[in-house]
Amino acid sequence: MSLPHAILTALLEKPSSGLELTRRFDRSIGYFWSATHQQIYRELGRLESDGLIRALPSEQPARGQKKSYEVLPAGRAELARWTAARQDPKPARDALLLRLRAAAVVGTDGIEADLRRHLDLHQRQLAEYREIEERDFGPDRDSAQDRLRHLVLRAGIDLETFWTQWLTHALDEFGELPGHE
Amino acid sequence: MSLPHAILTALLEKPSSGLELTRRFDRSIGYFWSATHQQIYRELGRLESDGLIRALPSEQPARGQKKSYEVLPAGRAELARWTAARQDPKPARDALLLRLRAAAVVGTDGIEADLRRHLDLHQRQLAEYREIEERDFGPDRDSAQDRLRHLVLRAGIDLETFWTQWLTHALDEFGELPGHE
DNA sequence: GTGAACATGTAAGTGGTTACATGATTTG
DNA sequence: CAAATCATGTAACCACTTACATGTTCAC
Repeated sequence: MSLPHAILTALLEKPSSGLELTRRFDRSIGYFWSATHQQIYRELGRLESDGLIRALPSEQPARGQKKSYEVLPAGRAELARWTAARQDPKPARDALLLRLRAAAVVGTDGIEADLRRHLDLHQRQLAEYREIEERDFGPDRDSAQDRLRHLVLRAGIDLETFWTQWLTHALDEFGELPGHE
Repeated sequence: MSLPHAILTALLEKPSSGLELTRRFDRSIGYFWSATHQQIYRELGRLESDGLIRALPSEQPARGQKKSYEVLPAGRAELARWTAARQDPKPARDALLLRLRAAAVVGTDGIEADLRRHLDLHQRQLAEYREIEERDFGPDRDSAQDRLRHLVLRAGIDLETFWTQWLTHALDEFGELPGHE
């Protein structure tokens, strides 16, 4: 039950239309909570009928016409409630680690190329995060808002750093495995 | 589409009944691919009707009666195919980071306690992984299978290490935030 | 023989994915 | 005016979650 809260957060940062939200879910917010435009439109409809957001006036609500939304007080209250609420971490699901465990049983043929590809993807993501960090967060002390957002970005950077290091180590290990080459 | 492959892997490691699989998905395999017993029974049914596994003979198939399964050659082939196949990483979804981003907008009231709780959970998980490492993987060189499994465990250890460090850093940051105490 | 634990399931609901539909606006 | 792009949706499907149902075995 996090997508509505992701949308509320995005709308509080800046009132937007469905497509604008979709774009922001392709970078920024989407780095840790992805969503497609179909999900977003469905959820915008629910949030509106629940009275948590409303369409900005002076926009005609028609198909093909841009429709922007803003958060109502009830929406902000719900987001604050959810943010403070105790929530258990949801159980892990990582297909790459599962594949490696499977490879221990059925053999490693073919998996190495995909590990290299994943390494490349994580290196690119890491570079992107670092650019954002340089651009948006200087060495000088920022506002409380900025410090929290920097903290989130740091998690992204450290996670991608972990993956690049682990994948590099894994590929090293493959090089030493019997039957290699 | 990874649950069937997680089950095939588990069954290749050791033929098991549904409940035994459920137990193994609560530790071991479940550390990176969780599943409930409802999911497992449904998937066992599918895998059997697809001809990838079969119920071990000499077991009467009745409700309340234990029913063990083993992997058929077609199942092993499918697992090998899936393991080697190119697969894109699925988009990230991390509620805790989302909550922190929301907290940057609606305020940090109440979230700190849950961060401490998460830190504790990750520290416990890290300790558990380290115990497993000490117990199952010695300093001497292991078999190729063991080295792959150790690699997977290492990912778990490093991930939990990341989270404990990041959460510690986050809580430090909270202590310095204006309006704290 | 009753209760606890073992063991296998069914059913309903939710959230996410994929494929498709449709109108409006801009550009050549 | 045709094509591309912008913008908002609908529908079907699939995986996962939560709650419930039912039979078996074992310990007391």
